[in-house]
Amino acid sequence: MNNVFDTLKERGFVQQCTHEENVAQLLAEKQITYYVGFDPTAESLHAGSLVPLMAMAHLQRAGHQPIAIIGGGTTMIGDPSDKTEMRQLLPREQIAANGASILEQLQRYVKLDTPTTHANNAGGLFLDNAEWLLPLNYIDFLRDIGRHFRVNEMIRAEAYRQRLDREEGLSFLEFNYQLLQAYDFLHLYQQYGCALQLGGDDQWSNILAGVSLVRRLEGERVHALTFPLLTTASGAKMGKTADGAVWLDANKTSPYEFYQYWINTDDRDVEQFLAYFTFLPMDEVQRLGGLEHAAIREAKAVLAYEATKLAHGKAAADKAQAASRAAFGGSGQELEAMPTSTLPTERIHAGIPIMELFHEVGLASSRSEARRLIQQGGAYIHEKQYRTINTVVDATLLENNALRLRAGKKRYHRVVFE
RNA sequence: GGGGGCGUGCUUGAGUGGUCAAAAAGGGCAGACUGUAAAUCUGUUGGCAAUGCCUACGGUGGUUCAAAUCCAUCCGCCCCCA
Repeated sequence: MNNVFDTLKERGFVQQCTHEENVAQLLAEKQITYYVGFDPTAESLHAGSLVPLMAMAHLQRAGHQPIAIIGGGTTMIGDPSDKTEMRQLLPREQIAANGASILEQLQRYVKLDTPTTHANNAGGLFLDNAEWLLPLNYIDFLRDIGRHFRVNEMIRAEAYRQRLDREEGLSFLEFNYQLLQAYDFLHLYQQYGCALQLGGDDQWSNILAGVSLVRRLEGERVHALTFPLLTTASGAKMGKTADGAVWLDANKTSPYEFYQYWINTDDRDVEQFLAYFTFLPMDEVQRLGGLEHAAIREAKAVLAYEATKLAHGKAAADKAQAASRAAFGGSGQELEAMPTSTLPTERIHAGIPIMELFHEVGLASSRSEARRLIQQGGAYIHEKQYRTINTVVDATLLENNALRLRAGKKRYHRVVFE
């Protein structure tokens, strides 16, 4: 039987780990409970959260019990690690609403119950740490938990270090983040026997704080495992594009755009991404990753399809793939999955100035940008370039009552008139 | 509590009364070359009814023909001393 730890390691999920042999052994010998925290500051997770999600999924497949924590309590503080400035504090209702939609996204990767749907017995749990953090009493907390933390130790941690060195400084509020995260681990250990916390490598010191808190108070050894922080080969943060994050919410990033994000992966990242973001067996991952030159596009197509299937389901992945092939392969007309807007027919009969059209459908964020796009030769309708800014688009250009616009090489948009 | 300093566009960061929609770099976008990749080169990068107008250098008010630049005040932040 293949040990999950080996699987995680082989696929590149392990950056740092407390006592590797112990963790490997623990995971092999019995079913354990593990947890990962998610940040509810946005209403959706983005591609950057996929590493923890996939790791959780691998562990659950191996029979271990996941707990996903939504940081409803800790978010009220703001994690200082890797943030250049203090995070904006969100109202509680907002955080709760975000948590609810994040749960839906988590469900696509791991099976979870909430405290209220406990009966489902999905084998995993979804909790909000506000539940135990908010009722805490300050004095009690300081006496019971705070006493175990040494400030001189804390400020040596990289996470605080950076903030201390920078001009922005660090507020006392944020300084407490680590204590609360450590307390989460303690709480989960006490309530659910949770023995392992996973997180991004920037969480290492926070996780260790929890490990040592449990050891001091409970005399028990629990474990920490961190994932490497992903940047693409070109140095960009994983899951971010110029337009912002790549979201898992189909309303914020359509499956087509999601698919396109992956297919545009840098050659150098393909193999690693296949290992992280798909469940394909490693020999297949290596085969695809080994493809060279133009052939590596096949690997990117597999990556894009598999990743989209996990996030949005097979039907959406099929559609995205078809639309992508139609747009870039030059064949077929299966374009429904492409970003589409609808305009009233009268508009096209009246004639729409081209600048207005590109701006209105979102291919240009202002009319000036549309103007630039057109002047620089980046505006296409049905693959025909238009360079004159006072062009008026009328009904003679319609194909099946629709226009296919293109901005630059890769951004497509369909406009349907009805 | 005392003293010193800072706040500029997506980011870093110059600018200390007009020549400033604001240097430079990074990032972004477009074009060329390509494989929907990378690298490279070129152009471009506040908005608009566009040889002009509007908005913008933390907020507000003021001085001036003219303010990112000077003054007052407020807000936020940093450093040193207590």
